[in-house]
Amino acid sequence: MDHVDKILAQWRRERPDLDIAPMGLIGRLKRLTLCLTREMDKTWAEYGLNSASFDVLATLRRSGPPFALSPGDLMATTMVTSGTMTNRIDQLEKAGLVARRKNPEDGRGFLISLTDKGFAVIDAAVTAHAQTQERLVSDLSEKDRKKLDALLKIFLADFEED
Amino acid sequence: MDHVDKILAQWRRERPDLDIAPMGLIGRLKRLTLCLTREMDKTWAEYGLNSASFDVLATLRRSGPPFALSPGDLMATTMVTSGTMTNRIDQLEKAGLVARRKNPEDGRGFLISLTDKGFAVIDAAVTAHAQTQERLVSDLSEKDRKKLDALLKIFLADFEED
DNA sequence: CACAAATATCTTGACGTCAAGATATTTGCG
DNA sequence: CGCAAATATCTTGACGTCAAGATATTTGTG
Repeated sequence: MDHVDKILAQWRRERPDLDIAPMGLIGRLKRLTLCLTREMDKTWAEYGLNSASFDVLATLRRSGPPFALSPGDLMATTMVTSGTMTNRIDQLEKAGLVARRKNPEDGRGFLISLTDKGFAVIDAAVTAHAQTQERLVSDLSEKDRKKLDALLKIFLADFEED
Repeated sequence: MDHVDKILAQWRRERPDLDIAPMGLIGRLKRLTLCLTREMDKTWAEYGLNSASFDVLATLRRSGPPFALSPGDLMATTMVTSGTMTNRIDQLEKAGLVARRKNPEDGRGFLISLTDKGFAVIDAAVTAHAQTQERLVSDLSEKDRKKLDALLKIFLADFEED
């Protein structure tokens, strides 16, 4: 009888006409994600980052040399709007973690690249982040992790069709 | 090879020293939740609501008669801070969906109750919401839904210890 | 009964996000 | 070649959230 179960019991009593099984599943997904995100936030904060800035720096870092992508590439990967990405890049540029220069091959666009400082920060932060994530899943058995991951992959596939 | 797999492959190439299995699991959780939330937002918008206002109205509705709770109760259920809850209640009060009155039994506190209009709105919205949720999980087999829900419940339990 | 500590809620200021629209550049078609 | 449509990004304004601190009331202790 966890928190979500209590919510479902209330709905069953008040609105027995509703099919609330999907609500339980989605409710747990949402609540779990919130708990995990808040824990990961703490690690990012240790490096002066947050979810948004980590997201951008990590995307640049894992893209490999020359550690540079267009705002459009970053938007597609991170699922945010153009205004959001502009703001994220502005903040990171101010902090000296990325550099923004015109794309020599397309006058409409820009290239965002990691600075040396940005590279150092994200490399340290992602190391700590991976440790935090390992801790967050540590109560789950290896078998359960794999089953859960497989099911999430199936579920997510429904939303990633192009 | 979904979106998350591509991210993991990049990390493996750039940072083979990291154990990134947990990142895959958590990444899929986060991404899936974002997709689901954005779809549910559309249903809420049809009733002039959003995630925040639906959350409060639904909590009051399923609590049963007299459909009234304190801000503190609402905060505990919805996992937001006091400032956030004050703002949510302000908006709902302006819209005429809830009423805020002093708690006759505790001068420090208030009681937030559904108005008739608020009751009508949330009852219609939650019906549509349940249908949307059913649609969102409809591509998943009944068996997979149950397995996924069970695993999420185990996982979530790690974070709900008091 | 007085007063410190706990409690319940609100206020303030900063930040991240989005939708809609603006601007600049490139592409494709006649 | 010239111009409309498509593209890439930025700007603006509004909103939801949080952390930290303020205010008011109640509780517990001596």
